[in-house]
Parts: sequence; C-alpha cells; structure tokens
Amino acid sequence: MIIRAAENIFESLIDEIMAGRMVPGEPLVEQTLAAQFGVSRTPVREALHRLEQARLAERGARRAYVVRRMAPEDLAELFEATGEVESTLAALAANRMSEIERRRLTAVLDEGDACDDPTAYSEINSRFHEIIKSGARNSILAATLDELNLRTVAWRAANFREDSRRLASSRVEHRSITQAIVAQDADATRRLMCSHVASSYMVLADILSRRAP
Amino acid sequence: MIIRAAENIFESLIDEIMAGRMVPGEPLVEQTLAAQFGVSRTPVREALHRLEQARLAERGARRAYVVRRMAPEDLAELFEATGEVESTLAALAANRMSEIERRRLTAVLDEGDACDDPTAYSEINSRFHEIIKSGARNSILAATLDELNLRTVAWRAANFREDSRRLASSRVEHRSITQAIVAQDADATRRLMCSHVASSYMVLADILSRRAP
DNA sequence: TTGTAAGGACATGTATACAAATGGAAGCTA
DNA sequence: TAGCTTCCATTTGTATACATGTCCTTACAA
Repeated sequence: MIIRAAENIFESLIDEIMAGRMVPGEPLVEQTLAAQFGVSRTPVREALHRLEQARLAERGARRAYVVRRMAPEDLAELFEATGEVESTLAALAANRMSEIERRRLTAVLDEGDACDDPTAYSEINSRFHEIIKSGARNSILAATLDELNLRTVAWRAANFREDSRRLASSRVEHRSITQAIVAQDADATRRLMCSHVASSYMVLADILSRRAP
Repeated sequence: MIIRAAENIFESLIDEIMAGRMVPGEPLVEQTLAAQFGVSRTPVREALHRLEQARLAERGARRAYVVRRMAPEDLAELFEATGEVESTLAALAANRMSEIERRRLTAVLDEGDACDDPTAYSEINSRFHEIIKSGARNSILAATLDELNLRTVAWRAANFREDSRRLASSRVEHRSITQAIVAQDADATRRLMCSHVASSYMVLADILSRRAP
C-alpha cells in the first residue's frame, strides 16, 4: 500500500455515509469491512475508532459499531451548535477581514447572484463560507466548525438540495451578511448569520421529518 | 484486565500531562509505554490515537508521537475559541435557564463570595460554569467546550492558580454575569462572559510568557 | 406460562510477529 | 568541504491468532 490503509478506509467510509450508501443504524463489522477492503482487521479497527470520535459511528449491541443514529432533538442541537459557531466566526471576521478579503467576499456574492445552476451555486456558497471562516483568524474555531459540519453528512446524504425558493432567500441573506461584514458590524453579522444558518437547516429538518416521522 | 486497557492508558496519559509530569515535546513511544503499563502495543496505540484526536499529542520525526507543543499564537487562538464557545453557551443559558437554575446560580455565587480558600473557590468556580453550561440546553456545544478545555491541560499543568488580585476581580465578573443572566439579557451575558474568560486566560498567558519566552 | 440460568455465537479487545517507512548518519565523490 | 547516495536504526503500520465479553437462545423448573 502506498499510503496508509487506515486513512483510506476512514475516508472511504465517510464517502459511503455521505453518499447515503450506508445509512444510520447500519452495522459496521470489522471482519466484514476488512474483507471488503482487502486488509486485516487492524486498520479497519482504527478507522472505526476515528469514525466514533467524529461521532459518525456509535456502539450498538455487543459493543458492535453501527452508523450513528440521531434523534430529531440531537439533530436540532447539532444544527444550533453549527449555527452558533459559524456566527461567531462571522462576527470575528467582521472585525478582522482585510479590505482585499471584503472585496473577494463581495465578488463571490456577485458571482452567486449571476448563477442559476444549483450545483454551481452550491460551490459558490461553499467559497462564501470559506472566506468568512478564514477571515475570522482563528483556526481552532474554524476546525471546530468543520468537525460539526462533518457530523451532519449522514443527514445531508439523501441527495438533499436547496429548492429554488430557498435559493432566492439564501441570496438575500448572503447579501445582508456581506453588508454587515463590510460595515464591520459584528453584532449584526452574528445575528444575520445565525438566522441564515437556521433557515438553511430548517429546510433540511423539514425534509427529514417528512421522511422519517 | 477487568476494564479496557486502552481506556485506562488514555486516562493515565492525560493525568500525567495534567500533572506536568509529561511536558510538551516529550516523546510517547508505543513500545516504551507498553512496557510501563504492562500491556502490549495495541491498546497503547489506541490511546495515543485518541490523544492525537484530542490534540494533546502530535506527530514528530518518523511519525513518532510527542506531547503536543503549542506556539503562543496557537495558545491565544485556543483561549479565544474557548471564550467564544463559553460565551455562546452563557448567552443561550440567559434565555433558557429555569427560575430554579437561576436561583442555584445565585446561591453558588454567594457561596463563592463567602469563600477565601483558593482551592475551594476553584471548585465553586467550576460549579458556576457547569450550571451555565447545562442551562444552555445544548449538549453538543457543551461537549465542544469540554474538548477545548481539555486541550489546555498541558498549559494549566504547572500548578497554576489564580492569585488573590485575580480572585477578587473574578468575583466581581461572576456577579455581573449572573445579573445579566437573571435579567435574561443574552447580549450582555455574552459580552461579560467573553471578557471574563479573556481576563482569566490573560493571567495564564502572562505566566507562560514569562517562563518560556 | 414465566422466570432463570447455562451455553454458545458473534463481535470486539489484546498479544505478538513481521513489514514498511522515515530520518539521520556514515561514507563516497567532485 | 559541500553535496549526494546508501545504509541502518528506530518507530509506526499491518497481519494474524487468541482472549474476553455480551447478548440471545434454549432448556429446565416453579
């Protein structure tokens, strides 16, 4: 093996969960996975431990691993936590971003306005959030946000995509957030970002509740 | 072994780091630790991986583990992140704590005012922060705060204790925070908690910078 | 029928041996 | 001497065998 097997397996399992090919509650048996990946139990074991740390796997009966299940309340907490951390980053960014970064943010915003393809818009949306994250000048909070976002992958899996109505309001929200950042108004930025993230997740929560009541 | 060896070793290593018996940069060799704990490399290996996840260990030369070192800038980021998350929890708690919880918070505050022993005060201080953490009604953010606090253990190690001047201002700050929470003023709570945590860490940072310039 | 205890299947936990990789040191060359 | 190459020591990575623990099944008795 060129690179570490445990690392590959960890990434592969995350991909499987993200793609929805492994659903919450599905067993993750060391022996079975080892056979599938063509390695021994040892690296699989390590990958499963890492999945557990990342809260993507949990222990079921007989200490066996399963893809993590989450009650709706837990999901709500997770969404709230994500929103709060991202809002904090945005508030810090409002105070700390350079003129160049503010211009880049505005540019990405304009690019998003000119884009109608949902897939492309999703990529632009990521860039928007990335700029804010790095503008906050705190890599630890940024990493914390990444970890929280990673935990939602299993729930974003089922080919969730923001519908066009949500896309329109998302544009408006990004616009207000950007204005608050450019005005270096940290409080407004926090408030706006918080409700922006809340709205985004509301749509997802709605879909999930309709599918698994 | 009655309970899991890997778990024991993980806890033990954290204790060693907390106590300052293992200092940043010190090598953590699987073979050596295995011999010390009287087990094989396997559980030690697992414990080290967990330490790495917790950001208490890092990889040095030849992928060997060492107790994590941190540059002063990283430490500043860590303190800021901790303060922001705790402030967020406090702001949520201001909106969500029950009347009973508010009374308990006030009671702990009074207990702290009547206490002059630094060790006892430290314990009361912990209870104060615990009440706020649980009052926020978000276990994920609470766990995030715990994880961030855990990362500072190696830096709190060197029998750091708040001096009496700091203790006096800490009392005053706790009083204002409690008043803001009782008044259910989330914004004021956030602001006060943020500066409270910042002041606490300032003392530690000051000590650290004088010891290792 | 229900409660309980023994046995067994299944999955993880641990021990050990061997493989691989990484950095550094020794030695060679220009 | 500087720079390169080769080799080796050290440490982690992986494979495999065996140990342990937990739950479920089943048999038996009240």
